[in-house]
Amino acid sequence: MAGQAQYAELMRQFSAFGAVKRELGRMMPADCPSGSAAVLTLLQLHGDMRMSKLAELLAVDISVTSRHVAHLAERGWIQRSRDPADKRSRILHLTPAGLAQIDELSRRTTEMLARRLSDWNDDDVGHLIRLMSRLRADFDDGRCTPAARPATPPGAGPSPAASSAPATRTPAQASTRTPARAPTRTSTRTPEITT
Amino acid sequence: MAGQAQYAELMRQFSAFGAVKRELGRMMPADCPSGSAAVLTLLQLHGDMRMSKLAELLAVDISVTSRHVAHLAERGWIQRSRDPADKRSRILHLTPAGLAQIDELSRRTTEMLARRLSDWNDDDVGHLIRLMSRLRADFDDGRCTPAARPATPPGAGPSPAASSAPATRTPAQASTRTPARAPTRTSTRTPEITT
DNA sequence: TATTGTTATACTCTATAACTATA
DNA sequence: TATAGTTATAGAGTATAACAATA
Repeated sequence: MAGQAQYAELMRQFSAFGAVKRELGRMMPADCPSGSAAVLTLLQLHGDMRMSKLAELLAVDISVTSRHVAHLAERGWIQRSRDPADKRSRILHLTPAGLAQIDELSRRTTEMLARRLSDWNDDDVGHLIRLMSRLRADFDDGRCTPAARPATPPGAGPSPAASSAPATRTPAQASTRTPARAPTRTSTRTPEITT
Repeated sequence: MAGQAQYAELMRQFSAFGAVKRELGRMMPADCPSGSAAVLTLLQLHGDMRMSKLAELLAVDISVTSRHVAHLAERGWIQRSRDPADKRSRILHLTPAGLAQIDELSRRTTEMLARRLSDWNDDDVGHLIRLMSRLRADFDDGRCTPAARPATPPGAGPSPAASSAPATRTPAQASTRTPARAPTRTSTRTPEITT
C-alpha cells in the first residue's frame, strides 16, 4: 500500500503517458493504426484464434475487435475462416502479407524506441515491462471482465497466476442486468481452448 | 540500449495499458472525463497559467486544450480572465468549486488505486512513477526537433534550431510548411530542459 | 504581419444496442 | 433460449484548418 500523494503522482504519469502513445501513433503506417497493429501482434504471439479470444486479449468489446479485424481482412493481412465445429465462430490467422506488415511495424517501432530510449539499458526496459505488466494484471482481475492475462512478458520476470473469469458481453437483453459498467462483453465461456 | 525483443514486448505493454486507462476512466464522474480532470490537476499543481502553457503541459494541440477548458469553465470549475498585459491571452485559475471537484476526483482515484494496487509498496509505486516519468521525458525532447538530443553538448554539433522548434502550432498558413506531422502547436517557447 | 485562442470538421478508439446465423 | 459475430450509432480525445482579436 502506498500513500495518497504517490497515487496522485501516479495518476499524473498515467495521464501524461498519452503523449508517448500519440507520438508512437504518428509513426504508424497510414492504413495500419495502433489498434490494428495490436491485433496483428497478438495473432503473431498467440497464433490462430477466434474473435472472442482476441477480444479477451485486447480487453475490449468484441464489437471493437470485429471492426479492427474487418479492417485487417480488407487489406489481406489476416484471413477469417469459419470453424467447422461451430459455424458461428471465426478462426483468424495471419497471411504472409500480414507477417510482412508486422515486420514493417516492428522495424518502425524498433527504430523509434532505439532513438528515444538510447540511454536505457536492458534492466531499465525490463523493469518498466515488468511493472507495467503487473499493473495491468492487477487491473484485469477483480474487475468485472477479468480478461485473461497475456502471460508473462518475455523481457520481464515471472507472472502471477491467472484465474479465468471471462465475460465481456454487453447486457443487451434483460435478465442479468449489470448495474456497473465494465469493458463489456468479450468472449464468454473460457472453456477448453484456454491459454 | 536494449534489444529488439524487449522493444517488442514494451510496445505490447504500451498497447495493453489502454485497458488500465479505460478502467480508470470508468471511475470518473460523468461530467468530468479524464481529459478535463487532467486540466484541473495541472492547474492545481502549477497554479494559474495561460492556455498556451497548459497546452504545453498537456502536450496536446491548443485547440484541444481550448475545448477542455471551455468544458470546465461552463461548469464553474475554472475561471478564464484576460491578461491585462496581453488581451489576446487568457489566464486560467481554479475556483472553489474546481478545488472541490479535484477533491472528489482524488477521492475516487485513491480509492480505486488502493484497491487495485493493494499489494504494491511505496518502492513499487515509486519505481513505476520514476520510469514513466523518464519515459515521457525521453519522448518529449527531440520530438519536434528531429535530431537535437540532450546528448548533444551545447557547442558540440551544429544543433541548428535545437531549442527553437518548440511549439505545437499547426502550420495553418503557408510559409513555414512543416512536412512531418508532430503533435501540433501548443505553447511556443521550447520546453527546453524542463522536466 | 505574427500570435493567442476559438470554432468547425474529421478521424481513431471504444461502448451500447439491435440484428443474423448458428447452437 | 443462448451464443458468436456484425453493424449502426454515440461519445471522448485529438489534430488540421480557418478565423477573430490583439500585438
